[in-house]
Amino acid sequence: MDQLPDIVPIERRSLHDDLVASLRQLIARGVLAPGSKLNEKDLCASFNVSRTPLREAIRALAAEGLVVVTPHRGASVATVSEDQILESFVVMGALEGLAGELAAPRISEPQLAAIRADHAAMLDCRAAGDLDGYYAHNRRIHDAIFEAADNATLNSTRQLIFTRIVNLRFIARIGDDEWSTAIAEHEEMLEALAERDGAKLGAVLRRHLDSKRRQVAHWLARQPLPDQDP
Amino acid sequence: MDQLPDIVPIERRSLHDDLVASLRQLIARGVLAPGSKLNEKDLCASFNVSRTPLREAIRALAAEGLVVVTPHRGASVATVSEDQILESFVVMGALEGLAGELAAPRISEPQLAAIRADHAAMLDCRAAGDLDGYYAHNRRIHDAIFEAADNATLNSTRQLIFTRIVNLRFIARIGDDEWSTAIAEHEEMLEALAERDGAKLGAVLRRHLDSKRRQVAHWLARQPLPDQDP
DNA sequence: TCACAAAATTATGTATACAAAATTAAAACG
DNA sequence: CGTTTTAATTTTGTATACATAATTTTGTGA
Repeated sequence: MDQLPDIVPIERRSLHDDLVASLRQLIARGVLAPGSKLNEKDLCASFNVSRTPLREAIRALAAEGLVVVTPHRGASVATVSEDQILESFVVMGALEGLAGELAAPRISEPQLAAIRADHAAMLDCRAAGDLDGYYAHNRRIHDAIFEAADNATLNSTRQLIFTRIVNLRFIARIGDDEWSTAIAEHEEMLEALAERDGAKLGAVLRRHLDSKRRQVAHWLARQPLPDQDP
Repeated sequence: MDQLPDIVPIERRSLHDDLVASLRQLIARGVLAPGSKLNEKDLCASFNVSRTPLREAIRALAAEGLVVVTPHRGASVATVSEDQILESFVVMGALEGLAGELAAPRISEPQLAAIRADHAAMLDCRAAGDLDGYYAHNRRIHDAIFEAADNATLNSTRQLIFTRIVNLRFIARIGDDEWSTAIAEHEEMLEALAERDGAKLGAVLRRHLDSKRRQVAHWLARQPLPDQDP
C-alpha cells in the first residue's frame, strides 16, 4: 500500500531526546555552570529516571562538545576558554558569510518581509533600551537568513557551534556606538537582500561577525571570564 | 603542590572511546553500509561487551549524525542523499576558504616544507596513476593547511562534516582533465602559501572545493548512489 | 493460495545489581 | 598540629534482568 499523502508521521518524543533537551537547556541557562560536575545520582533523582537513559543523554551531549567526560571521574559541563570563544566567532563568520551568499538569491518575498518586520521591531527595542528584545529579534533575523540559505548541513553546523558558546550569554552591556554599528550593518543586510545580491550580503555578514568578534574580544580583555568551578 | 612540568598525562583510553572509534571505522569503511541496521545483540557479541556501553557509543555516533536512532526500532547507519553530499561540499568550501585565509599568514617554514613534499609525492602518484596514493597525499596537504590555521573549532567542525560523507568514498574514477585541474589548483595553493597571501589561498581553496563539488555532481548525475538498504 | 489474525519470537528501552575506581573520612605516625 | 596511611563511602563503569514495543512465524478462514 502506498503511503497516503498529507499524513504527517506522529512525532514520538523519546525519553532520550527529552533528557538531552532538558540537560542542554540547563546548561544553556547556566543552571549547570561551565565546569560543574554532573552527578548521576542527583540528576537521576531530579529527572526521576534511572542511570541508563541519563548516561546515554550525557554521552550524546559529550559528542556535541557541551559536556566533557573523564574516565572514572564522570561528566562535567564543558568549559569554554576565551580563545575558544573568539575562534568560534571566526568560524561563525565564515558560516554566516556563506549563508548570506546562499540566502540572497534564494529568499522569498514572505521571508524577506518577515526579516523586515523583525528589523523594525529590533529598532523599537533599541529605542526602548530593551536589550533582551533586541537580541531576540536579532537572533530571528539571523535564523531567517540561514533558513533562506536552505542548506541543512550549514544549519546544523551553525547550531552546533552556537550551542557551545551561548551558555555564556555575555552579561556585558553592549556599548552605544557598538549598538549603532550593529544596526548600520543590519541596514546593509536588508539592502543586500532586497537587491538579491549574495556577494554583498555575504560580505556584510562577514564584516558583521568580525565586529561582534572584536566587541567580544574587547569585553573579555576588560572583564575576563569568571572562574569555571570544577 | 604545583604540577611538575614535562609530565604528560597518561592517555587512558576508555571502552566507550574504543567502541565509538571502532564503529566509526566500520561505518567509514563501508562494512556497515548506509541504511543498514545496527543490531545490538550481534554487535555486543562481536565486541564482546554488554549492551550498556554499546548503546552509549551508538548514542554518541547518533549525536554526530553518523547513525540514526528511531524510537523502539533501533539504530541504523545514516544514509546520505545526493543533496546532502553537495550541500556538504558547499559548507566545506567556506571552511577550507577560511582555513586558507588563516593558514597562509601563520604557516611555518617546516609546515610549508612538509606540504611541498606531499605535493611532490602527489605528483609522482599522479604520474604513476596511483589514485589511492594521490588521495592520501592530497588529504595530508589539506590536513596541514587546517593544522596551520590553528583554530580548534574550525578543525573539529571540518572533521565532523568530513566524517559524515567519507563513508562513501567515491568509487568514481577521477577524469584526466579533472585531475589536471586539481593539480593546477594545488600549484596555486603552494604559490599563495609561499607568498603568505591569505586572501589568495582562501580564494583558491574555495574555487578548488567548488571544482570538486561540480565533479561530484557530475559523477552523481551519471551514476546515482546505490540503494541504501534498510 | 491469499488475506488476515493470533501467537511466538526477537529487539529495544529502562531499571537494577554488582565490580572497580575515585573520593572522602578516619586513624596512625612523626 | 600536619602529614601520610588506611579504611569507609561514594561514584562511576559494566553486566544483567525485566517490561514493552516491533517483528516474524504460525495458524485460520475464505
